[in-house]
Amino acid sequence: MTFVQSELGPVSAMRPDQLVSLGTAVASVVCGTCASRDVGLCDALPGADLHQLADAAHWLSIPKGGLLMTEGQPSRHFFSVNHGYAKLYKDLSDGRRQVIGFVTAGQFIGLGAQACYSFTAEALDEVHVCRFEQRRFDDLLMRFPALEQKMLAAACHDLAVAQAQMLLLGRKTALERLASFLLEWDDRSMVEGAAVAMLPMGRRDIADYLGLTIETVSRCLTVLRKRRLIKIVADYDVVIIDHAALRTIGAGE
Amino acid sequence: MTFVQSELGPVSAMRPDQLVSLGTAVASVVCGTCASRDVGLCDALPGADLHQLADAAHWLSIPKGGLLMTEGQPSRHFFSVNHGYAKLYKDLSDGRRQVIGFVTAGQFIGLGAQACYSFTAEALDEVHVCRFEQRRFDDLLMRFPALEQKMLAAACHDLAVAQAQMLLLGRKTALERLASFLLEWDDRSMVEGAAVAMLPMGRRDIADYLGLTIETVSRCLTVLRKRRLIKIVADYDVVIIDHAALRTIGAGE
DNA sequence: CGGGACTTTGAGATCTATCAATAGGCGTGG
DNA sequence: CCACGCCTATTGATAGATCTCAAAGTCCCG
Repeated sequence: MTFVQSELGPVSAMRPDQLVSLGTAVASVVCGTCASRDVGLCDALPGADLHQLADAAHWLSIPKGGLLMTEGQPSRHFFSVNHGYAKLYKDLSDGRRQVIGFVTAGQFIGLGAQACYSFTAEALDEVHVCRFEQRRFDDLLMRFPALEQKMLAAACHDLAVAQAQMLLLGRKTALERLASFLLEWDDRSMVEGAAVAMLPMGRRDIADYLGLTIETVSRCLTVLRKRRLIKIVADYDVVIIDHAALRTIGAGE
Repeated sequence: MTFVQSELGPVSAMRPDQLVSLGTAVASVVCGTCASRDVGLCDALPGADLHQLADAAHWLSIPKGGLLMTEGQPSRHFFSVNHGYAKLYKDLSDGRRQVIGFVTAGQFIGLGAQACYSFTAEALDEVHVCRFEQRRFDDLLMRFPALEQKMLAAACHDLAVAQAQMLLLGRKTALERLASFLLEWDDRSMVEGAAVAMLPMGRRDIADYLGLTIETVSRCLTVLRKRRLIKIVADYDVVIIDHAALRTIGAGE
């Protein structure tokens, strides 16, 4: 495993202690403290083969706002996220933007990329990833069927999620979209043991994800709040009071 | 390979001559005349291994309007389309529908399905498929890495298409959606060597695919026609006169 | 020739976007 | 410590794109 400072981020994005302790680290040292060892790529391989994965990986820290990849650029890397949140989005030339997903620890970015990346990936907070050269990762896929199975499962999951989002974008009302969105993040936060839905993004990103404007997002949150279905603790923290009602709305009934 | 009459279709959906000639066929006979031998599943395996695929496959003919799978039903099968068009869609309880895709020869339906199908698949015309028991197909995936690679590539392709559609549904205007849609089908028809974009679906399905109403679809087609960018030969046949202009509109400029 | 399904066209209603102003939070610098 | 500016979120008023409802036209097929 090699350590590479993000080309995009300031040096301050990586804490000095990390640099020191990891300078000449072997896989066991870094992977041993990696938050996504049990959920990400590494989960697919037995311990004995793990070092082959680690050998091909470059460990990267991307600061908040940094880009992992840019839509239209030649695709050379594949990423496995270990920490933090990233948003994936596509832009139209006049500035309209569609966020196509948010990824976090255990998820992948750039799977099955064509010659060029088809979307941009931007860090919402400090993001840690393992970066692989595409060719080298393809070699690994060839050599380890378990890895390929993991990638297939991940791609199928992402596809199902994308299809659910198509239903949301094509047919749900603004309020229904918001309800669905909050439930999604309530689930995600639940996994992390939180009692509140912690949103790693602001209203602009929510709007771009739901195909709405920030004003409409704000108005719908107000409606849900006034109906006492949610409680807005802070801009980024929402408590869901009535899950059932929210589910009913989100399902479009 | 086993021949199974679709449970959903009338007997008339399968022509008698097919039934006769295929009743006790071996793989070479059926696959030898299969339109998608070079583009679908079979393309992934060398000829020597093809019979293993054929042994696991049930050949099915589904009549127009017949269902291959229903959203919410336990998922037991995986399909490889050999002929015809099918639409995939998700419904909300009040009747709103989102078509999430159209599949034809060489494409797959039901990949990576969870316990239940996450969408319904309906034949737009007479559809021919190879149907596989899920478990048996999983076994094949294990045994043939080339098959798994093919599935991964297919899933990644579908994912990229879905993400492009999310941009369309979330951010494009009705006219932009129509322009994108027509170009998509112009490409598809081009592959088949046609000079016109041949649409295998009516206005209702177009509307449900683009997140619009049939009236809006109709009005936008009229606008494009009056601008002389397209020529509507028949309800299902559209000639694109000005590709460049349509591309400009579809790209959202 | 007639019936039914689908498409097109029109008029008005509705939802969301746009434009505009206010409010709140946060870091910086005086 | 407070004032200021900046950025984001909220709220209000209006505009506009698309939907809804309604009717007429078209095509296919019996």
